[in-house]
Amino acid sequence: VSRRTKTAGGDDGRIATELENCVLGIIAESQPCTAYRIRRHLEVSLSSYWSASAGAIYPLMQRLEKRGWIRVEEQEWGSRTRRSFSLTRAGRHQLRAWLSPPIATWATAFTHDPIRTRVFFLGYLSPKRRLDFLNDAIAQTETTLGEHRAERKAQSAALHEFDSIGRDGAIAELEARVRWLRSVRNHIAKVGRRT
Amino acid sequence: VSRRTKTAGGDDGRIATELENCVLGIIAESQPCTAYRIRRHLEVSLSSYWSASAGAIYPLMQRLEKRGWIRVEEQEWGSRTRRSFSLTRAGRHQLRAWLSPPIATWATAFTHDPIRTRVFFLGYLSPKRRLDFLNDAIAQTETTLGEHRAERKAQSAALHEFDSIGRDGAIAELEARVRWLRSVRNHIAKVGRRT
DNA sequence: GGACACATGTAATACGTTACATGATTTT
DNA sequence: AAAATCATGTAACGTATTACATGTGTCC
Repeated sequence: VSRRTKTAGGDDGRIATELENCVLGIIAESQPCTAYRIRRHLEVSLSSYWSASAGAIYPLMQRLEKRGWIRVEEQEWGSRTRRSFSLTRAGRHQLRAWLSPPIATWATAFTHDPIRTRVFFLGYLSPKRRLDFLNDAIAQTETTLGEHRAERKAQSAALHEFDSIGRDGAIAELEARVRWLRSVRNHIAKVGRRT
Repeated sequence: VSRRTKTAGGDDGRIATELENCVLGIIAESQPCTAYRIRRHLEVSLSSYWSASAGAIYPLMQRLEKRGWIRVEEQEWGSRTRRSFSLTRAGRHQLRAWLSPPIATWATAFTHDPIRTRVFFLGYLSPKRRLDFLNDAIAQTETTLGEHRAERKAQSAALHEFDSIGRDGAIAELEARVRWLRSVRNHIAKVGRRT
Protein backbone atom coordinates (compact mmCIF):
# COMPACT_ATOMS: atom_id res chain seq x y z
CA VAL A 1 0.00 0.00 0.00
CA SER A 2 1.45 3.30 -1.02
CA ARG A 3 1.56 5.94 1.63
CA ARG A 4 1.37 8.67 -1.02
CA THR A 5 -1.62 10.07 -2.79
CA LYS A 6 -1.66 9.13 -6.43
CA THR A 7 -4.37 11.59 -7.33
CA ALA A 8 -2.72 14.90 -7.88
CA GLY A 9 0.59 16.59 -7.95
CA GLY A 10 2.51 19.79 -8.25
CA ASP A 11 3.75 21.31 -11.47
CA ASP A 12 6.47 18.71 -11.76
CA GLY A 13 4.12 15.77 -11.35
CA ARG A 14 5.11 15.49 -7.71
CA ILE A 15 2.83 13.71 -5.30
CA ALA A 16 2.38 14.46 -1.64
CA THR A 17 2.49 12.45 1.55
CA GLU A 18 -0.38 12.38 4.00
CA LEU A 19 1.53 14.60 6.39
CA GLU A 20 2.24 17.12 3.65
CA ASN A 21 -1.42 17.32 2.66
CA CYS A 22 -2.41 17.51 6.30
CA VAL A 23 -0.07 20.45 6.83
CA LEU A 24 -1.58 22.22 3.83
CA GLY A 25 -4.95 21.80 5.54
CA ILE A 26 -3.66 23.20 8.81
CA ILE A 27 -2.22 26.22 7.03
CA ALA A 28 -5.50 26.77 5.20
CA GLU A 29 -7.30 26.96 8.54
CA SER A 30 -5.02 29.49 10.18
CA GLN A 31 -2.85 31.29 7.68
CA PRO A 32 -0.51 32.94 7.97
CA CYS A 33 1.12 30.65 10.50
CA THR A 34 4.58 29.51 11.57
CA ALA A 35 6.03 26.02 11.38
CA TYR A 36 6.00 26.03 15.17
CA ARG A 37 2.23 26.60 15.26
CA ILE A 38 1.74 23.66 12.94
CA ARG A 39 3.85 21.46 15.18
CA ARG A 40 1.84 22.50 18.22
CA HIS A 41 -1.41 21.87 16.40
CA LEU A 42 -0.37 18.32 15.58
CA GLU A 43 1.14 17.73 19.00
CA VAL A 44 -1.92 18.84 20.92
CA SER A 45 -4.42 17.00 18.75
CA LEU A 46 -5.41 13.76 20.43
CA SER A 47 -6.15 12.00 17.19
CA SER A 48 -2.96 12.93 15.40
CA TYR A 49 -0.86 10.11 14.19
CA TRP A 50 2.36 12.07 13.77
CA SER A 51 4.88 13.20 16.34
CA ALA A 52 5.38 16.39 14.33
CA SER A 53 8.98 16.70 15.37
CA ALA A 54 11.03 19.65 14.21
CA GLY A 55 13.03 17.32 12.02
CA ALA A 56 9.88 16.42 10.16
CA ILE A 57 8.20 19.80 9.86
CA TYR A 58 10.98 22.23 8.90
CA PRO A 59 12.24 20.22 5.93
CA LEU A 60 8.62 19.60 4.97
CA MET A 61 7.88 23.33 4.80
CA GLN A 62 10.84 23.75 2.50
CA ARG A 63 9.50 21.03 0.24
CA LEU A 64 6.06 22.62 0.11
CA GLU A 65 7.62 25.94 -0.76
CA LYS A 66 9.78 24.46 -3.51
CA ARG A 67 6.67 22.92 -5.04
CA GLY A 68 4.99 26.30 -5.00
CA TRP A 69 2.22 25.28 -2.63
CA ILE A 70 3.02 27.79 0.10
CA ARG A 71 4.43 31.29 0.23
CA VAL A 72 6.67 32.67 2.96
CA GLU A 73 6.56 36.02 4.68
CA GLU A 74 9.79 36.72 6.52
CA GLN A 75 10.12 39.00 9.52
CA GLU A 76 13.30 39.94 11.30
CA TRP A 77 13.31 38.60 14.81
CA GLY A 78 16.52 39.44 16.60
CA SER A 79 19.30 37.43 15.05
CA ARG A 80 16.77 35.04 13.57
CA THR A 81 14.05 35.09 10.98
CA ARG A 82 10.45 34.38 11.76
CA ARG A 83 8.70 32.74 8.85
CA SER A 84 4.95 32.83 8.33
CA PHE A 85 3.41 30.63 5.69
CA SER A 86 0.31 30.98 3.55
CA LEU A 87 -1.18 28.84 0.80
CA THR A 88 -0.67 29.82 -2.82
CA ARG A 89 -3.26 29.21 -5.50
CA ALA A 90 -1.44 25.97 -6.40
CA GLY A 91 -1.48 25.00 -2.72
CA ARG A 92 -5.22 25.52 -2.52
CA HIS A 93 -5.56 23.41 -5.62
CA GLN A 94 -3.49 20.60 -4.15
CA LEU A 95 -5.49 20.66 -0.92
CA ARG A 96 -8.74 20.55 -2.85
CA ALA A 97 -7.45 17.67 -4.97
CA TRP A 98 -6.58 15.74 -1.82
CA LEU A 99 -10.12 16.22 -0.55
CA SER A 100 -11.89 15.52 -3.82
CA PRO A 101 -13.32 12.32 -5.24
CA PRO A 102 -12.20 9.92 -6.32
CA ILE A 103 -10.49 9.46 -2.96
CA ALA A 104 -7.42 7.22 -3.25
CA THR A 105 -8.56 3.64 -2.74
CA TRP A 106 -5.88 2.80 -0.22
CA ALA A 107 -7.14 5.64 1.98
CA THR A 108 -10.67 4.26 2.23
CA ALA A 109 -9.64 0.62 2.40
CA PHE A 110 -8.31 0.51 5.90
CA THR A 111 -8.08 1.85 9.37
CA HIS A 112 -4.83 1.11 11.11
CA ASP A 113 -5.21 -0.11 14.65
CA PRO A 114 -2.14 -1.36 16.56
CA ILE A 115 -4.35 -3.28 18.99
CA ARG A 116 -6.07 -5.11 16.16
CA THR A 117 -2.67 -6.02 14.71
CA ARG A 118 -1.82 -7.68 18.00
CA VAL A 119 -5.12 -9.52 18.32
CA PHE A 120 -4.29 -11.49 15.19
CA PHE A 121 -1.58 -13.23 17.19
CA LEU A 122 -3.46 -13.89 20.40
CA GLY A 123 -3.68 -17.54 19.43
CA TYR A 124 -0.03 -17.76 20.34
CA LEU A 125 -0.68 -16.88 23.98
CA SER A 126 -2.12 -19.00 26.76
CA PRO A 127 -5.79 -18.34 27.58
CA LYS A 128 -4.80 -16.57 30.78
CA ARG A 129 -2.45 -14.21 28.97
CA ARG A 130 -5.07 -13.54 26.33
CA LEU A 131 -7.38 -12.29 29.03
CA ASP A 132 -4.62 -10.12 30.47
CA PHE A 133 -4.06 -8.57 27.08
CA LEU A 134 -7.73 -7.92 26.44
CA ASN A 135 -8.32 -6.43 29.86
CA ASP A 136 -5.40 -4.07 29.49
CA ALA A 137 -6.42 -3.09 25.96
CA ILE A 138 -9.99 -2.40 27.05
CA ALA A 139 -8.93 -0.42 30.11
CA GLN A 140 -6.41 1.70 28.22
CA THR A 141 -8.79 2.39 25.35
CA GLU A 142 -11.38 3.55 27.83
CA THR A 143 -8.88 5.93 29.38
CA THR A 144 -8.24 7.38 25.94
CA LEU A 145 -11.97 7.65 25.36
CA GLY A 146 -12.31 9.55 28.62
CA GLU A 147 -9.77 12.09 27.44
CA HIS A 148 -11.55 12.55 24.14
CA ARG A 149 -14.87 13.04 25.89
CA ALA A 150 -13.37 15.58 28.28
CA GLU A 151 -12.03 17.49 25.31
CA ARG A 152 -15.43 17.40 23.70
CA LYS A 153 -16.93 19.05 26.76
CA ALA A 154 -14.19 21.65 27.02
CA GLN A 155 -14.25 22.73 23.41
CA SER A 156 -17.06 24.58 21.71
CA ALA A 157 -18.50 22.52 18.90
CA ALA A 158 -19.77 25.61 17.10
CA LEU A 159 -16.39 27.28 16.72
CA HIS A 160 -14.22 24.53 15.35
CA GLU A 161 -16.94 22.58 13.65
CA PHE A 162 -14.91 20.03 11.71
CA ASP A 163 -12.42 19.62 14.53
CA SER A 164 -15.19 18.39 16.75
CA ILE A 165 -16.68 16.31 13.96
CA GLY A 166 -13.30 14.66 13.42
CA ARG A 167 -12.90 14.05 17.11
CA ASP A 168 -16.33 12.42 17.16
CA GLY A 169 -15.06 10.10 14.43
CA ALA A 170 -12.12 9.10 16.60
CA ILE A 171 -14.49 8.46 19.50
CA ALA A 172 -16.80 6.39 17.30
CA GLU A 173 -13.94 4.20 16.12
CA LEU A 174 -12.49 3.75 19.60
CA GLU A 175 -15.92 2.85 20.93
CA ALA A 176 -16.23 0.27 18.18
CA ARG A 177 -12.88 -1.14 19.25
CA VAL A 178 -13.97 -1.45 22.87
CA ARG A 179 -17.23 -3.18 21.92
CA TRP A 180 -15.29 -5.57 19.72
CA LEU A 181 -12.66 -6.30 22.39
CA ARG A 182 -15.41 -6.96 24.93
CA SER A 183 -17.05 -9.45 22.62
CA VAL A 184 -13.70 -11.14 22.07
CA ARG A 185 -13.17 -11.39 25.81
CA ASN A 186 -16.63 -12.79 26.18
CA HIS A 187 -15.98 -15.31 23.46
CA ILE A 188 -12.67 -16.63 24.72
CA ALA A 189 -13.93 -16.76 28.30
CA LYS A 190 -16.52 -19.25 27.07
CA VAL A 191 -14.39 -21.34 24.75
CA GLY A 192 -11.03 -20.66 26.33
CA ARG A 193 -10.88 -23.68 28.58
CA ARG A 194 -10.31 -25.95 25.56
CA THR A 195 -7.05 -24.51 24.33
CA VAL B 1 4.42 9.25 18.72
CA SER B 2 7.06 6.62 18.51
CA ARG B 3 6.46 3.84 16.06
CA ARG B 4 8.54 1.48 18.13
CA THR B 5 7.56 -0.50 21.15
CA LYS B 6 9.22 0.70 24.29
CA THR B 7 8.24 -2.30 26.33
CA ALA B 8 10.83 -4.91 25.68
CA GLY B 9 13.94 -5.58 23.77
CA GLY B 10 16.50 -8.07 22.67
CA ASP B 11 19.66 -8.89 24.49
CA ASP B 12 21.26 -5.66 23.41
CA GLY B 13 18.37 -3.51 24.58
CA ARG B 14 17.07 -3.32 21.05
CA ILE B 15 13.49 -2.46 20.46
CA ALA B 16 11.35 -3.64 17.59
CA THR B 17 9.08 -1.99 15.06
CA GLU B 18 5.47 -2.98 14.62
CA LEU B 19 6.28 -4.78 11.39
CA GLU B 20 9.08 -6.71 13.05
CA ASN B 21 6.83 -7.88 15.89
CA CYS B 22 4.10 -8.67 13.43
CA VAL B 23 6.48 -10.84 11.41
CA LEU B 24 7.47 -12.70 14.58
CA GLY B 25 3.78 -13.42 15.06
CA ILE B 26 3.39 -14.70 11.52
CA ILE B 27 6.38 -16.99 11.93
CA ALA B 28 4.99 -18.31 15.22
CA GLU B 29 1.80 -19.32 13.44
CA SER B 30 3.40 -21.22 10.62
CA GLN B 31 7.01 -22.06 11.32
CA PRO B 32 9.16 -22.97 9.64
CA CYS B 33 8.37 -20.58 6.84
CA THR B 34 10.14 -18.59 4.14
CA ALA B 35 10.34 -14.85 3.78
CA TYR B 36 8.25 -15.21 0.67
CA ARG B 37 5.43 -16.84 2.64
CA ILE B 38 5.45 -13.97 5.08
CA ARG B 39 5.22 -11.48 2.25
CA ARG B 40 2.25 -13.32 0.77
CA HIS B 41 0.54 -13.49 4.14
CA LEU B 42 0.77 -9.73 4.55
CA GLU B 43 -0.11 -9.07 0.92
CA VAL B 44 -3.25 -11.17 0.95
CA SER B 45 -4.52 -9.93 4.29
CA LEU B 46 -7.17 -7.27 3.73
CA SER B 47 -6.46 -5.50 6.97
CA SER B 48 -2.72 -5.31 6.58
CA TYR B 49 -1.22 -1.90 6.67
CA TRP B 50 2.09 -2.83 5.03
CA SER B 51 2.95 -3.43 1.43
CA ALA B 52 5.37 -6.14 2.53
CA SER B 53 7.71 -5.50 -0.34
CA ALA B 54 10.81 -7.62 -0.76
CA GLY B 55 12.91 -4.59 0.11
CA ALA B 56 11.19 -4.46 3.49
CA ILE B 57 11.06 -8.14 4.38
CA TYR B 58 14.46 -9.53 3.42
CA PRO B 59 16.51 -6.98 5.36
CA LEU B 60 14.02 -7.34 8.22
CA MET B 61 14.64 -11.08 8.43
CA GLN B 62 18.35 -10.42 8.65
CA ARG B 63 17.76 -8.00 11.50
CA LEU B 64 15.62 -10.51 13.38
CA GLU B 65 18.30 -13.13 12.94
CA LYS B 66 21.04 -10.82 14.15
CA ARG B 67 19.04 -10.13 17.28
CA GLY B 68 18.69 -13.83 17.88
CA TRP B 69 14.92 -13.90 17.56
CA ILE B 70 14.78 -16.31 14.64
CA ARG B 71 16.83 -19.25 13.44
CA VAL B 72 17.46 -20.18 9.82
CA GLU B 73 17.41 -23.56 8.18
CA GLU B 74 19.11 -23.47 4.81
CA GLN B 75 18.38 -25.83 1.95
CA GLU B 76 20.19 -25.96 -1.37
CA TRP B 77 17.87 -24.99 -4.14
CA GLY B 78 19.62 -25.04 -7.50
CA SER B 79 22.04 -22.16 -7.58
CA ARG B 80 20.19 -20.46 -4.75
CA THR B 81 19.50 -21.09 -1.11
CA ARG B 82 16.05 -21.55 0.30
CA ARG B 83 15.82 -20.21 3.82
CA SER B 84 13.20 -21.33 6.32
CA PHE B 85 12.80 -19.44 9.56
CA SER B 86 11.66 -20.46 13.00
CA LEU B 87 11.41 -18.59 16.30
CA THR B 88 14.11 -19.03 18.90
CA ARG B 89 13.40 -18.95 22.61
CA ALA B 90 14.36 -15.27 22.64
CA GLY B 91 12.02 -14.69 19.71
CA ARG B 92 9.13 -16.27 21.56
CA HIS B 93 9.98 -14.09 24.52
CA GLN B 94 9.96 -10.95 22.38
CA LEU B 95 6.64 -11.88 20.83
CA ARG B 96 5.13 -12.53 24.23
CA ALA B 97 6.47 -9.22 25.52
CA TRP B 98 4.83 -7.43 22.60
CA LEU B 99 1.51 -9.05 23.47
CA SER B 100 1.75 -8.58 27.22
CA PRO B 101 0.51 -5.81 29.47
CA PRO B 102 1.30 -3.11 29.94
CA ILE B 103 0.63 -2.48 26.26
CA ALA B 104 2.53 0.56 24.99
CA THR B 105 0.32 3.59 25.53
CA TRP B 106 0.75 4.95 22.03
CA ALA B 107 -0.63 1.68 20.66
CA THR B 108 -3.89 1.93 22.55
CA ALA B 109 -4.27 5.69 22.17
CA PHE B 110 -5.25 5.86 18.54
CA THR B 111 -6.61 4.32 15.44
CA HIS B 112 -5.25 5.81 12.27
CA ASP B 113 -7.88 6.54 9.67
CA PRO B 114 -6.91 8.45 6.51
CA ILE B 115 -10.54 9.41 5.89
CA ARG B 116 -10.82 10.92 9.34
CA THR B 117 -7.65 12.90 8.74
CA ARG B 118 -9.30 14.44 5.70
CA VAL B 119 -12.58 15.20 7.45
CA PHE B 120 -10.75 17.60 9.76
CA PHE B 121 -10.25 19.87 6.74
CA LEU B 122 -13.70 19.66 5.21
CA GLY B 123 -14.39 23.17 6.47
CA TYR B 124 -12.10 24.34 3.72
CA LEU B 125 -14.38 22.98 0.98
CA SER B 126 -17.66 24.34 -0.30
CA PRO B 127 -20.80 22.58 1.01
CA LYS B 128 -21.30 20.88 -2.34
CA ARG B 129 -17.77 19.48 -2.40
CA ARG B 130 -18.15 18.33 1.19
CA LEU B 131 -21.09 16.21 0.14
CA ASP B 132 -19.12 14.83 -2.80
CA PHE B 133 -16.34 13.81 -0.47
CA LEU B 134 -18.65 12.18 2.05
CA ASN B 135 -20.60 10.28 -0.58
CA ASP B 136 -17.43 8.91 -2.11
CA ALA B 137 -15.96 8.00 1.27
CA ILE B 138 -19.15 6.21 2.31
CA ALA B 139 -19.46 4.36 -0.99
CA GLN B 140 -15.84 3.24 -1.03
CA THR B 141 -15.89 2.15 2.59
CA GLU B 142 -18.96 0.06 1.89
CA THR B 143 -17.20 -1.61 -1.01
CA THR B 144 -14.35 -2.50 1.34
CA LEU B 145 -16.84 -3.79 3.89
CA GLY B 146 -18.37 -5.99 1.21
CA GLU B 147 -15.00 -7.58 0.53
CA HIS B 148 -14.40 -8.23 4.20
CA ARG B 149 -17.82 -9.82 4.59
CA ALA B 150 -17.26 -12.02 1.57
CA GLU B 151 -13.99 -13.18 3.09
CA ARG B 152 -15.76 -13.93 6.33
CA LYS B 153 -18.15 -16.21 4.50
CA ALA B 154 -15.42 -17.92 2.51
CA GLN B 155 -13.13 -18.64 5.43
CA SER B 156 -13.84 -21.05 8.21
CA ALA B 157 -14.00 -19.28 11.54
CA ALA B 158 -13.08 -22.41 13.42
CA LEU B 159 -9.74 -23.01 11.72
CA HIS B 160 -8.09 -19.62 11.89
CA GLU B 161 -9.82 -18.37 14.97
CA PHE B 162 -7.91 -15.19 15.68
CA ASP B 163 -7.65 -14.35 11.99
CA SER B 164 -11.40 -14.18 11.82
CA ILE B 165 -11.61 -12.37 15.15
CA GLY B 166 -9.16 -9.77 13.85
CA ARG B 167 -11.09 -9.40 10.64
CA ASP B 168 -14.26 -8.85 12.65
CA GLY B 169 -12.44 -6.02 14.40
CA ALA B 170 -11.65 -4.42 11.06
CA ILE B 171 -15.28 -4.77 10.06
CA ALA B 172 -16.45 -3.24 13.33
CA GLU B 173 -14.21 -0.23 12.91
CA LEU B 174 -15.15 0.30 9.28
CA GLU B 175 -18.83 0.05 10.19
CA ALA B 176 -18.29 2.67 12.86
CA ARG B 177 -16.68 4.87 10.23
CA VAL B 178 -19.65 4.52 7.89
CA ARG B 179 -22.15 5.32 10.64
CA TRP B 180 -20.12 8.35 11.60
CA LEU B 181 -19.76 9.57 8.00
CA ARG B 182 -23.51 9.18 7.50
CA SER B 183 -24.23 11.28 10.54
CA VAL B 184 -21.79 13.91 9.29
CA ARG B 185 -23.54 13.96 5.93
CA ASN B 186 -26.84 14.26 7.68
CA HIS B 187 -25.55 17.10 9.81
CA ILE B 188 -24.06 19.19 7.03
CA ALA B 189 -27.07 18.64 4.80
CA LYS B 190 -29.14 20.37 7.48
CA VAL B 191 -26.79 23.17 8.43
CA GLY B 192 -24.82 23.35 5.20
CA ARG B 193 -26.83 26.08 3.55
CA ARG B 194 -25.32 28.69 5.90
CA THR B 195 -21.67 28.38 4.96
C1' DG C 1 16.23 36.53 37.36
C1' DG C 2 14.00 32.31 36.17
C1' DA C 3 10.59 29.71 34.00
C1' DC C 4 7.97 28.94 30.19
C1' DA C 5 5.98 29.43 25.75
C1' DC C 6 7.36 30.84 21.14
C1' DA C 7 10.43 29.93 17.45
C1' DT C 8 14.04 27.82 14.14
C1' DG C 9 16.77 24.64 12.73
C1' DT C 10 20.52 20.48 11.96
C1' DA C 11 22.61 15.70 12.35
C1' DA C 12 22.50 10.97 12.50
C1' DT C 13 19.69 7.29 11.69
C1' DA C 14 16.47 3.70 10.36
C1' DC C 15 12.88 2.03 8.03
C1' DG C 16 9.75 1.08 4.39
C1' DT C 17 8.76 2.10 -0.59
C1' DT C 18 9.34 1.55 -5.52
C1' DA C 19 11.73 -0.54 -9.03
C1' DC C 20 14.79 -3.78 -10.73
C1' DA C 21 16.83 -8.43 -11.47
C1' DT C 22 16.85 -13.31 -11.55
C1' DG C 23 16.31 -18.30 -10.67
C1' DA C 24 13.39 -22.76 -9.53
C1' DT C 25 9.23 -25.39 -9.57
C1' DT C 26 4.67 -26.51 -10.77
C1' DT C 27 0.66 -26.16 -13.53
C1' DT C 28 -1.74 -25.71 -17.90
C1' DA D 1 6.43 -24.51 -24.21
C1' DA D 2 4.49 -20.99 -21.76
C1' DA D 3 2.53 -19.11 -17.76
C1' DA D 4 1.98 -18.82 -13.08
C1' DT D 5 3.64 -19.41 -8.62
C1' DC D 6 7.39 -19.94 -5.44
C1' DA D 7 11.56 -17.88 -4.06
C1' DT D 8 15.61 -14.53 -3.08
C1' DG D 9 17.61 -10.56 -3.14
C1' DT D 10 19.71 -5.48 -4.22
C1' DA D 11 19.67 -0.35 -5.28
C1' DA D 12 18.10 4.17 -4.97
C1' DC D 13 15.27 6.90 -2.53
C1' DG D 14 12.43 9.72 0.59
C1' DT D 15 10.68 10.61 4.77
C1' DA D 16 9.82 10.58 9.51
C1' DT D 17 12.20 9.69 14.01
C1' DT D 18 15.21 10.79 17.93
C1' DA D 19 18.37 13.82 19.80
C1' DC D 20 20.72 17.95 19.86
C1' DA D 21 21.42 23.05 19.81
C1' DT D 22 20.00 27.74 20.24
C1' DG D 23 17.65 32.23 20.31
C1' DT D 24 13.40 35.52 21.59
C1' DG D 25 9.57 37.35 24.17
C1' DT D 26 6.54 37.39 28.12
C1' DC D 27 4.94 36.65 32.65
C1' DC D 28 5.67 36.18 37.61
